[in-house]
Amino acid sequence: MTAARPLRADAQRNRDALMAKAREVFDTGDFFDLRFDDFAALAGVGTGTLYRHFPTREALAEAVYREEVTALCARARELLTTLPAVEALATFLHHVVDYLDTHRGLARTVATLMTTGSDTLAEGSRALERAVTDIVAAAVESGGIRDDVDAGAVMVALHGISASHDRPGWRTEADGVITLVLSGLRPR
Amino acid sequence: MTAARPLRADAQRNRDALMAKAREVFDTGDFFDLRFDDFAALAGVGTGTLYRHFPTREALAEAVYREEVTALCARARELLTTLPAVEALATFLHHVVDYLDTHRGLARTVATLMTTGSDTLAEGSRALERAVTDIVAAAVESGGIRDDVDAGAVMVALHGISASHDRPGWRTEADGVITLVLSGLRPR
DNA sequence: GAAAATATGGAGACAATCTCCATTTGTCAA
DNA sequence: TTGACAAATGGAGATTGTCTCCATATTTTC
Repeated sequence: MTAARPLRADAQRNRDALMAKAREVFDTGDFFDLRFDDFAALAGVGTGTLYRHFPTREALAEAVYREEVTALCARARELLTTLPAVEALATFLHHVVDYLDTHRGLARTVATLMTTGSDTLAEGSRALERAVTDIVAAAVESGGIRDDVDAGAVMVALHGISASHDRPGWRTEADGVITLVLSGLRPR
Repeated sequence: MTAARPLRADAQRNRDALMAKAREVFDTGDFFDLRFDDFAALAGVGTGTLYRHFPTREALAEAVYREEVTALCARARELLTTLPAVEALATFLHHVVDYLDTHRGLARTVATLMTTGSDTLAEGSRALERAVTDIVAAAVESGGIRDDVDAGAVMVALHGISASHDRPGWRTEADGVITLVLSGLRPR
């Protein structure tokens, strides 16, 4: 993929420091409120260094996002090999809700990224979608759910959950949506 | 509500010009990419005038948003008086999808506003929610849908539809979600 | 039609982002 | 080791977008 000759030791150290601090600030939810130059200071590097590693604020957010999505996808694949498809789907959807519940700040970040039309976000979204599509397809195959609704609809529901992370009764409502979707998917 | 002594004639004229131009730019989806000062020029007023009428970019977006939501809510109430509750719910949900379909840019704007934690957006959202809650309550009352899922879940689904406005097969998926929600809501 | 009240617009203050490059740090071959 | 080359650093300052201020213009009122 990227030609990528290995980074020099100090460069790698700085990059790691930036990513680590970014995760930290993400979870507090303040990532997009902070001056970007201040963020550099916070991570203990100069602004020049920050900009060389991540040319924009979004690029940094994307780097963190990408890793998280990769983990989620792996989880989906794992579930599919260990559970019947319909259960795998239910478990995965609840897992995503759990995940967002313990990483509120990241949900906000994703929402912000969405509005920028980021490529990485789109790509990650596609990866996640592939995972969901695979589970849904397996569930349809097994006859456990109806076959006339696209997996995309499930994705849209997940988007909704992620997008409404700041509503007061979020957790309950999110579970409600999952319930609704799962029971809407049952064969007639 | 607002004390509101009537605006001077020229002030009203400028305000209208700003709103009109805002709607126009909204629908192209470029509203948040445009320099705000340039927007003033585009609408044919000085920057000072722009800022006096709308102290922030968001305030202007909100003013447009508020009017749209008011219209949607009115539509909801109207449906409730002319159709059986369950049909009113189905019709309204499809109506919202239609609306977003013909105002793509506005959907993006709403998504952006969401990330700013805007008060007006929250208020509008609550108004919309009240409308949805009323319909859902009426439908539950009539025994047409199950009573163990909160109207909030329906709102989250709507958020999802609005938030995924830029997905390629959006319209189909949006309809899919509505189908899913409506059939998930049927009594067991 | 003159005074008072209200609104205007754009020059410039301010604030955040990003670039540039003289200096430092790491790597590698001899 | 060490010297020489490449890679990376950081922060001063240029650039760019946001917002304020007020001398001037327009509308309203009496």
